[in-house]
Amino acid sequence: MASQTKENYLKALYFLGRKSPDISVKDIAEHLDVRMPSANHMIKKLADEGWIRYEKYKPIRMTESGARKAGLIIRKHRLTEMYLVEKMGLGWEEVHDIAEQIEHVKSDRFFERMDEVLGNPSHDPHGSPIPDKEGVIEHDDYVPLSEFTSGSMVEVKALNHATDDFLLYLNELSIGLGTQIKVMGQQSFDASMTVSYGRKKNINLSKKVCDRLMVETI
Amino acid sequence: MASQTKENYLKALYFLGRKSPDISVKDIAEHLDVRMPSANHMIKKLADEGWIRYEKYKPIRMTESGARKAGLIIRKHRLTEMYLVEKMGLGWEEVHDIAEQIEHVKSDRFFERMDEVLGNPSHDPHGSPIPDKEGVIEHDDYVPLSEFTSGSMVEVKALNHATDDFLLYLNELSIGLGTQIKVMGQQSFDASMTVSYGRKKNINLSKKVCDRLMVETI
DNA sequence: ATAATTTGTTAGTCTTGCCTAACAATACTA
DNA sequence: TAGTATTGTTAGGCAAGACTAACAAATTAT
Repeated sequence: MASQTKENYLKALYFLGRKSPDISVKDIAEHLDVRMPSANHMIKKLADEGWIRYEKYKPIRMTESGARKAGLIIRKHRLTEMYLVEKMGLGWEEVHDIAEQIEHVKSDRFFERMDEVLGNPSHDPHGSPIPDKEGVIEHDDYVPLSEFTSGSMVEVKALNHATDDFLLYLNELSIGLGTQIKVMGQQSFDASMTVSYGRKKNINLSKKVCDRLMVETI
Repeated sequence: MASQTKENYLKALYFLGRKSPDISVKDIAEHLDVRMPSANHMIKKLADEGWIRYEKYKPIRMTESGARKAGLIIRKHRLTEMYLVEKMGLGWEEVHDIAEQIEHVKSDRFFERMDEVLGNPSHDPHGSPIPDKEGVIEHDDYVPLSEFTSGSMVEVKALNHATDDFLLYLNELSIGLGTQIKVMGQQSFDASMTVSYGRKKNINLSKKVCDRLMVETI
């Protein structure tokens, strides 16, 4: 079976392949914080095992089975995150690193129980969809807050690049999934937005933040 | 810090050191299912790191810090087992392998929450004591059922060598922790015992089983 | 006390997964 | 189109942790 290292490569491949299906060795190396020769070497192995298609100097693509395989790992990761938040009372900013470790646990029963205890959740604590038992991901079509204009009423449904520091910042702002936001205005100068939500009025959110808040019109 | 492999060696060392404080390379190798040179090699490293005391051809002993370190790993293992049984509804015969993996998770918060959610349990699902936060184990003085004689009334408090097949057998017998057993008789021929408990009357238990059932007089 | 067996050690090899250095191909830019 | 920069590849090494083969010490048995 796949080692933890290989599982991590598959995840990286999956995420990179989502942006554009053609994946470069450089991006893989960067994503995993290894040097290109290391990535190159591993890629050959993964190709041998049928998870990706690879030819020298050509862009890399995942195979169907590779994508499903990656989906199953991501499923375990997201189920775990959900479990840690919902059942163990951990904060959404502290579960990623733990899930990163637990996702590699070899035990179908364990993740099955998790899924059942949670009532077959469809999304993780950051709003990302949880792949099904076949490893297939149902993609949501939320839109970044930054694309809305004055007067819009939206609800936060997911986060784009949920790093710990971003999540902590959202905690400070009291913004979470489900927060309903009214767009009050936007500054053409720096593309920041003025918004109101809950009992917060006319809060300024930077472009960077608005890009990462994935919302839906109410 | 210690790799998973090293953590497993420390656990093995701890368990072997409990029987008699002098530990042999051979026993370590057997316990971990590796060859002696592998164990020998690792032992030198662990000695370098101060977890054990080692001199060529001399028996090995754990240091104080080694024992505490091992205690902390065992704590994580047993907390996890307890959690899996109590909170996730897994059977006591299926949690060992999972705990074996989760015990290596690097996150104090995670195990802290586990402990809290469980209400600071003192024992795991097989009746083994859970080491405290310093890695110190409080040893119980339960006695094997095999040492009792006709007429004794005892309660099952822990299991000695809780392998999966043994646990499954106990499930069939409907024996668990807390089961109250009356000793009806014993066969000098094969040292098996006749016992009654619950609505089971005059059940015959082999020596092997009676040796592994750790009990306390009621 | 010597021989035989068991246990411990050393030396050298293998696999995984990382690295650097050097070179090759592709892509960008003047 | 040539020249430079970027990306990809090969070769060779290193560390961890396993292995076998061979030898050494300690123990047990004769």
